[in-house]
Amino acid sequence: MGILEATQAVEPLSLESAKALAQIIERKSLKKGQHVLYFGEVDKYMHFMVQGAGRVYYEHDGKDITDYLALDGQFLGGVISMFTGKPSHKAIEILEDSEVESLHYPSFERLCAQYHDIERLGRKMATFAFLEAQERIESIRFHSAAERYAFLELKYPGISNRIPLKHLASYLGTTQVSLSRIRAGIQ
Amino acid sequence: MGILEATQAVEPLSLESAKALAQIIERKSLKKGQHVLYFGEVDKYMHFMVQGAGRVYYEHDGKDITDYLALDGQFLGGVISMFTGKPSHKAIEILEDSEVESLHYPSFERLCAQYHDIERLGRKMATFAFLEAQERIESIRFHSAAERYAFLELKYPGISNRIPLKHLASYLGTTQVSLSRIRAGIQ
DNA sequence: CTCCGATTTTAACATATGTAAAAAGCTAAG
DNA sequence: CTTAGCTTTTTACATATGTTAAAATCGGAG
Repeated sequence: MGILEATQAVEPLSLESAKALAQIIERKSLKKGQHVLYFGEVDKYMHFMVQGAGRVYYEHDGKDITDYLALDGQFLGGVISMFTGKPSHKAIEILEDSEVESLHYPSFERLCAQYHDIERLGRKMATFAFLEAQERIESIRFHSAAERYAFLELKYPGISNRIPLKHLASYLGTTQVSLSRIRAGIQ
Repeated sequence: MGILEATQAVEPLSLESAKALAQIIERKSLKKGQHVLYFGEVDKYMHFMVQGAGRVYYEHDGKDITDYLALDGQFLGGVISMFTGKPSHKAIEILEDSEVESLHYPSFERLCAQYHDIERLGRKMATFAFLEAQERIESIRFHSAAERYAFLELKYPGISNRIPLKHLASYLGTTQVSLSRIRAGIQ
């Protein structure tokens, strides 16, 4: 499943709009370890992980922190840079050999102005992104790292076999040692 | 400043659209202690604090947690219920005698379909809301309660004289005792 | 298969933050 | 002015989580 299919589920587009949208989407095969975005670059694309795994990360106090994880069929973003046009302090790394689609955001904004139904799609997607961010805030504020780990495994079965522990730990806002304790059930 | 002025800064509207938008906004004077939204209600409005103070809060493990604070000239929301149409597990309380404006969301969606520029306004506002949520996530993940308190005082000078400490504490994700320690500078 | 490097787990310790409860400080009504 | 009730601060203690470092385990290259 690619961006077009994912967005059609949010807001069905006219044939003309869908065609125009398809023209600003690129697809690439990427190898483990490659980067979709480096620190300091302006992100001009909204990325989508068709098949594989990737992460958004940054440095904080000299530590590598995973901000976001995306597996098969998910958007790989949440990157402020794309909306603000400012250089990103986050980078995007591919964690497995993957298929990735990228939607050119400035072109998308042009299409928004041109087609009302694409503008609506944009509004709905931004709304969904906001709701997801709200849920994440609540999850951070009210659930322990142990609960969030359990939830992650539930939502993405087998994720801990695909993603190194250190990335899971920093994503969950804890340390590798604590996550190891959690897994051991010592609490 | 009301909703119309605040939104015109985000996306200037045609006269006709602005007029249509104005017709779905209500203004009310509310007293300290009153509620704009109760637990279990579906929130049909996007609220805006023209003058005064209010908070979004909920119960968690039997405790009253402030989720969001709004002072003069800010939106008073972030309430998922409005977007999903589901009953809210959050409530909205007025903390000082206030002037509040409320935009009827179902009507707003109707106007979005009718006027392309209102749809664009909706998209931009959702995008801003998402960016703000992202910033909040980073603030929670990477700054101590002490730093967040300092930042809050910086952003809203004098807020600690307007809002009871217990609300500030739960908003910052800490306890009244810890916040008291922070203020005393003991760390 | 064997070895080396990377990942994960375990251990020992330090520390920040929560809990509960008492003390101190404010504010408003009589 | 005095009291009552609420808010804020302080104290003492328990505990969860981070830090550092070492041990164990895993996985791929040769």
